[in-house]
Amino acid sequence: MKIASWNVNSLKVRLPHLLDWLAEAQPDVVCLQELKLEDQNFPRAEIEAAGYHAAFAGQKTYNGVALLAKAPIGEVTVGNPLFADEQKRLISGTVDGIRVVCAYMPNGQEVGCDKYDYKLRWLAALADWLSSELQAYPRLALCGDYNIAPDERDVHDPQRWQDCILVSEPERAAFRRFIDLGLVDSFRLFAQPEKTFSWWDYRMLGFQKNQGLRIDHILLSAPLAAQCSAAGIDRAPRKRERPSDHAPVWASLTVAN
DNA sequence: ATGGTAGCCGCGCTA
Repeated sequence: MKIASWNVNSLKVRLPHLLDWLAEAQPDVVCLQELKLEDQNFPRAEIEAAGYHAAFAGQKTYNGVALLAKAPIGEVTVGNPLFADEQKRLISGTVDGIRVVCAYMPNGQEVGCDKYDYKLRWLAALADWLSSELQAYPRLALCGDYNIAPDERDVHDPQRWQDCILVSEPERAAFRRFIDLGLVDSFRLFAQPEKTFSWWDYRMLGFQKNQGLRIDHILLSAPLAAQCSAAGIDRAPRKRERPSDHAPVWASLTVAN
């Protein structure tokens, strides 16, 4: 089973890229973030024609998350019962016995501002909820745009990014809480090329200069990590015209489909 | 010095 996550930055604009990538990469489960559209505008027919079931929680202009899967998606829940949130950032479902949690974690904008405080509270509440969710679903994958680069290898220029948003110590501590819950960063289970990133700013030719960060992640609970056979980031869609600023990340599990 | 690009129903905001 191949699980993927992709912040598409407008599903309306990126639908052709998504459909092409589904056909090429053949993921079994896909977590999408930043749909930026309301549920009535979700391209259900196109997604189903591509061979995928879909569960989604959309929103106008900002946020919006979706789960796609070749197999039926059960037990769909939207949001975190421990954190009232108007912003559609979290959707979970069960696919082939695996609990898949799709998250668009807050950006935080700038260290110390109100959105940063919201980010840290949102992350803490997610960890609180996951601690019980993992009891109910030992086979769990936490996938999405974390808006956190976990360590220096995940930053093109750590000095320039020191203490900035996406890398600040409190954000990294929040990431480590997921690790402390027993989740494993699938990407780091395998040797990876240096300076492999998942996001590049649209500005300043960020992608062309590979000035990126690795902020999109697939974390696996121990039973799934033990079955993980490969993981990586697919840069190809980022090279296309009018791309998302994020590339899809993926992990393969040696389980029956 | 406060850039720069993209997507949004927008005339700024968020990333």
